[in-house]
Amino acid sequence: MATTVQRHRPPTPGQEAGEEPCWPALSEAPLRRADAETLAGVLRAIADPARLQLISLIQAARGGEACVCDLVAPLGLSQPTVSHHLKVLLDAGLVTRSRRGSWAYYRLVPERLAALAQLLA
Amino acid sequence: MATTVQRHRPPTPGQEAGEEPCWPALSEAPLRRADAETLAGVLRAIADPARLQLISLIQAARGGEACVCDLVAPLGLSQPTVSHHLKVLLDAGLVTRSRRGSWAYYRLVPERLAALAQLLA
DNA sequence: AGGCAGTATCGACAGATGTCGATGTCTCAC
DNA sequence: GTGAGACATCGACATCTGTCGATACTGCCT
Repeated sequence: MATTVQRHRPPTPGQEAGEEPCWPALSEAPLRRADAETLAGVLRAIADPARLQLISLIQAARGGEACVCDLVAPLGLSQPTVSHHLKVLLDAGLVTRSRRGSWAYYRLVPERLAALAQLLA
Repeated sequence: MATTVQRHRPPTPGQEAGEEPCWPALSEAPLRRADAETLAGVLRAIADPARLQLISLIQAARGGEACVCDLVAPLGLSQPTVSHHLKVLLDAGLVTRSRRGSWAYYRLVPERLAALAQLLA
């Protein structure tokens, strides 16, 4: 018999089955740890001021693409650092790289950004 | 007279004024450093597996709110750590806290998430 | 009043991350 | 071929971040 008070549970009027969430995602209710890790990985790629500026600069660039030499000055960071950030975005699948001559042109992958937005919506 | 070759500029067919970007945001074209910092701050708050799971758990909870004692077990982290993550989300304005009795109930701020989604779209 | 349960804060520590200068690689112009 | 420019990689370093145990704080119940 539960004569003891059991304050370990807050006054929860009912613990039925889970209802449908009111908004579609963040990957449906419980979100397994592995999925959270994956998602966090992509989010971490854009959770940096320099990389956000890079995305913005690439998006605004003529033809939707930009080479490293166009990005170094506006960011005010060294060329190796800019290359590093671009690699992070590349590994996250948020940009693509295409080499033409000596130059490396980076281009956004809008579907990837859109997928992230979808997921938060 | 540009008789020297100037390989410092890639073969860019024209450098007119900036056109309108094809998709609304990431804060409009150039994105100032300060704005990037602010935005990155909020993104960093959700760019963590534990915090993503917290958001998911709170969203799925009965009544759209959950207290710490309901979140510790599912996350498999210590109570102080969970409190820490909740504070990060709180400081980022992504959740609200309301104390009732001994318990602290956390609730999402959907507008904040929606704003982020909007920004990436 | 006293004890206890739920949370928050503190201090410490390991690991991840952003940054740079130096250096390597590749391509183009001469 | 030689030199120079564009980019990537490497190694080092300072800083940030996630995690924990210990502890302090705050309301409830008896």
